[in-house]
Amino acid sequence: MPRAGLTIDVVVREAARIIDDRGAEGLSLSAVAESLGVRVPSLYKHVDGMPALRRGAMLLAKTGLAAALSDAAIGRSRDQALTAISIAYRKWALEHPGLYPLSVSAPVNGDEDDIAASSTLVETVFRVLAGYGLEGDDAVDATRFLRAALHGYVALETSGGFAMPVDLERSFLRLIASVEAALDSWTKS
Amino acid sequence: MPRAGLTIDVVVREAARIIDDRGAEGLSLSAVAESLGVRVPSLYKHVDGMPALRRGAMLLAKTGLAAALSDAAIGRSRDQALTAISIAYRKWALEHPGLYPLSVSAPVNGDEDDIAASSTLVETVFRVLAGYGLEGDDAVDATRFLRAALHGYVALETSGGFAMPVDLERSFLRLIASVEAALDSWTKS
DNA sequence: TCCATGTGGCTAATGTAGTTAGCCAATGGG
DNA sequence: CCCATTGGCTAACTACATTAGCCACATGGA
Repeated sequence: MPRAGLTIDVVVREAARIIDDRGAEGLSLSAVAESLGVRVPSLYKHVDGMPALRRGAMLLAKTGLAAALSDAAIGRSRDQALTAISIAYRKWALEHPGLYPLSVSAPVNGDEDDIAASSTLVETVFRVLAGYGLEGDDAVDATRFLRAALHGYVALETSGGFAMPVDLERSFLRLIASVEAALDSWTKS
Repeated sequence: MPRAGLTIDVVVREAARIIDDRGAEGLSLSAVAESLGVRVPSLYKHVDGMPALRRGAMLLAKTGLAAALSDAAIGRSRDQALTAISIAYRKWALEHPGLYPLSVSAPVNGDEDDIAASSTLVETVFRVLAGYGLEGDDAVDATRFLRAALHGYVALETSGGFAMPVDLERSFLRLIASVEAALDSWTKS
């Protein structure tokens, strides 16, 4: 039996690919094993079963989305930064329709990697809002508003929740504009 | 063997209860059968397996949420109506943390009941926005904005995505206020 | 060069969940 | 009262995750 050259990275990345292809429900050890040309039990030499596979994919989702956002924010501030990260957020989600939902799962208590990845993600959004001069509870409220708008839109869009035949791009740009207007006058509301 | 007096309604309602108790992952035929004091295969006399069970719960979610919203909108218009349905939306979702996610699933092509339930839900939101004098594409964009904000907020809240120890009630009221402000000046944006 | 060792594949077996077939008792309309 | 329908059941099969334990491959030191 020649070696297949698997590593934990290869296995988890294949799992992520399958999730994006067939959705989170479509992930199974059989599917991963078949894709990698290997028998199911062999996977256990690299990952600790199904839960670990899901956790790995979830971490890929959080770090991948966070990287896309911070990349988009480079060299911009206020409305420019907000527009850039919003568009990057939606773009990443559309490119990773299966992985995306994992990126919003609450960090698991005690899982340091998960907590770190989740923090990085929220911090990126939080920092952009710092440019609006928001502090303390105002900043928290605003971050929640922005995250809600972005997550709600892409969650509905990727799950097929927007049925009307009206341009999805345009609706999203108007959403961004509305959020920006709200943030510009945030402390007054 | 005495009869247990099951009907499709009893079975589906039990499934919905389990989903709210243990989450969508916690739903199994075994769990439903045990709760109802019956063996697993007996359920097949009333429901066509697991997919039908999920579908039934999904329909309960869509109709239940829609009923809560239209009830809240009675006798109100514009900002009053919007505040009322927003609060009712969040309230229903918090009371049904397991069922709620099913309410945003895209209607299945060809499933008339599903399409009807989904339409009713969106229509309720859409009608409130009619009070703002929005028509055509403007109304679609605005509906998407409102649905995104509401869904995003409660999805993040119910999944534990808001970690900061800041009042969740207040953040939501500010979100509503921001959405209202945006809708008041929608056609200008 | 060779073999000692650890590692990465494998088969076999077990447990759980969904599903189907087919049996038999309870129910209710003539 | 009888019998057809219905709603429960057991048994058996599938698919999947998991564990135990085997053996070949690859590598590094003698």
